Amino acid sequence: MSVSLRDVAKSAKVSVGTVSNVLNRPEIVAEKTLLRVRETIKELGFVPNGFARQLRFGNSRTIGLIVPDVSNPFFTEVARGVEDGANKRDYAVFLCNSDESVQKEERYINVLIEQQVRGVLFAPSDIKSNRMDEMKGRGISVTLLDQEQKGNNHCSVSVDDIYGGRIAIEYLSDLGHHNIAWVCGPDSIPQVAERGIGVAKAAKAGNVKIESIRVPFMVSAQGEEAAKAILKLPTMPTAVFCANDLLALGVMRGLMAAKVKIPDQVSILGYDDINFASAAAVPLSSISQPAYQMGVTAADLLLSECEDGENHQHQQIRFQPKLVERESTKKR
Amino acid sequence: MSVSLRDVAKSAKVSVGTVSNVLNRPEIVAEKTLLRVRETIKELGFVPNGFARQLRFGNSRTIGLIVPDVSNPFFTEVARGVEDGANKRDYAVFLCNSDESVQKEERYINVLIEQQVRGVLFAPSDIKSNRMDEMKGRGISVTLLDQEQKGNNHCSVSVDDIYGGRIAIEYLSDLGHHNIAWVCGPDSIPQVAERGIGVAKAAKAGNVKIESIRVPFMVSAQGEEAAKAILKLPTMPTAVFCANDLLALGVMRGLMAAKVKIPDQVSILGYDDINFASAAAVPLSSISQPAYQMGVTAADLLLSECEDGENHQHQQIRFQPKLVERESTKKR
DNA sequence: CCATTTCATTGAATCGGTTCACTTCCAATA
DNA sequence: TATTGGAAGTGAACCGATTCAATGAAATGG
Repeated sequence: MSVSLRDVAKSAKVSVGTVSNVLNRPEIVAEKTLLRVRETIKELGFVPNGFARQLRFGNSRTIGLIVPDVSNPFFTEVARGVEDGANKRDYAVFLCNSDESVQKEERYINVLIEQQVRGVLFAPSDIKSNRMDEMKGRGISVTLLDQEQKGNNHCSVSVDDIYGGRIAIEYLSDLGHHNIAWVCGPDSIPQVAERGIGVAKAAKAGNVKIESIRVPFMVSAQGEEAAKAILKLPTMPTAVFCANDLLALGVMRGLMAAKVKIPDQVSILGYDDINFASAAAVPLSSISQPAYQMGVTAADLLLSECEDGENHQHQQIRFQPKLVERESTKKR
Repeated sequence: MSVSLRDVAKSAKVSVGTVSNVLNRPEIVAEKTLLRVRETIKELGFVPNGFARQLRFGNSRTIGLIVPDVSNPFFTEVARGVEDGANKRDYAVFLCNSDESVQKEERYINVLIEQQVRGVLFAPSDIKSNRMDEMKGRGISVTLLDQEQKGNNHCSVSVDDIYGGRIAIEYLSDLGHHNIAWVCGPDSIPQVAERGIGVAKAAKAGNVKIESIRVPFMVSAQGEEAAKAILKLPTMPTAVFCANDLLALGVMRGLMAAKVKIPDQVSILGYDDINFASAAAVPLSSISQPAYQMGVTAADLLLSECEDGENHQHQQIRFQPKLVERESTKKR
């Protein structure tokens, strides 16, 4: 069926070793032979079989990327970064969507082990350090994404979520808001918990009253529910800070439906700065995370670990989020 | 480094053939042996090396998915469908983002050939049927996504874009709009061209005046530019139909910034029905495509082609788009 | 008690690219 | 002329799972 290196060798009247050398160390092959073999390769349409090569080497030029939700634009952006970073070094990326299900996560880890990926970029929905150590044991490097590793077993790329929560409240407080609603998901999501800590800290320091509104999922429909809850509060907050942009967009819609003017009556601040934040009818102010760059950095980190081998030093890279001011927030 | 089948065989005091049988045809192995070998496998933490298996078989249990833009929610949704469809049959998906660049597309095709994927789902930014035939020749099945194949060389899953354009204009016309702006990208994008044909047909039939506004990219920033152009038109249209939702959201924002009331003064209709359409401040009416189901269907089609082999009949599956009415469109 | 069938297991050959110890061959030097 | 050195090329062995013809052992039948 498919053309093998041996076929090329026969057709070009050289040995298999020579053909292999043409592919991998052309400098040691005589020019005349080189040209002839290359000609034959083109003629027969030969593409080396990746498996055979990888079987010999024991590893591939692919990495895995496991994200909890591909339909979240934040992770899409991260994925693009990872892809570009990996492509630069001539690696291909297996993108796996765990859908926040530990089961799917496990399955994908198995697939990745079977495919003998060189390394895995892992944004876990739940920390499963046993699997991570297992991969480690099999010679697959693992880098944590969007979550910091406390020990020093892995590299990680994350964002300072406590700081993010803090600057959000400080910013709103500086605008004159002292009665703020904090709309977020369950504390089991590490990012939510940390942002919450930052919120609480800043509130205490700045004499701001925080009203927490917790919803089960961080999607826009839940944001609308949150808006209803906000409207029922005894004293209406003058600003709403949401744990992600999807929630924020939902809240915005819910409040606007109730004829609340954004930002005149209520300011809204989101988190993630997804592309759609600026496309909303009232462009959403948001805490921005360098998603694309996180992806690139993570890929770089992972691949240098793969290539350095033994003498690799694990690194914990932590980005600072920053405020992007648009039209949904306003001085009081 | 890693545990091989031979290690297991030695440790369990059986031959390599028996271990292989335990994995692949456990029914022909004596129960006692079965248990002992399984025990050993668990003990040593043995996971079969996928390459070696695939080298032997000549193909893998993976498929490739090439999309022009992962950050477009439409394709993300398609990808989720593909993933679920493939997982059901125990295949893994290589997600490749061509970024609308033919070059990147080519590169990924090479990677996929090297990885000996079983099949490829291809949403081309440009028809490259030579590569498609090449893959075919190497025993890799190809299914076209979001684009119909005229010949009968491949399966395809697409949506009737002409019909989509037609029902959009018919709907707006029924609402009493007879002066409509059509905001779209370049005609080199097949989807744009076809939707445009539907628009023109329906306009002619319904005595509707269409003002075409063409932008180079189908993103929301370009939608805002389009809004400016709309405001400068000699007679203001009462409705705007956009070739995708990103454009529509941009137009919405641009018009609202100019104090145009949506939908009271101008109705806006999008295309794709991405998740964010309903999350916009004025929830966007849109022509909906069954993105997720397209993905599932495409994966099914591709994998049955892979598994049926010779006696496979190519199929052209074409979905019908449908209108989703929200608040951005209103009777005149 | 031997012949025949059934069942379990074996191990060498295979897939295709890479490697490396080895052979050829030719030119340069003594 | 004999010797050496280096460049170019060779091909068997290897990676690890699978397969299948062959073998061995036990069970059944006459």
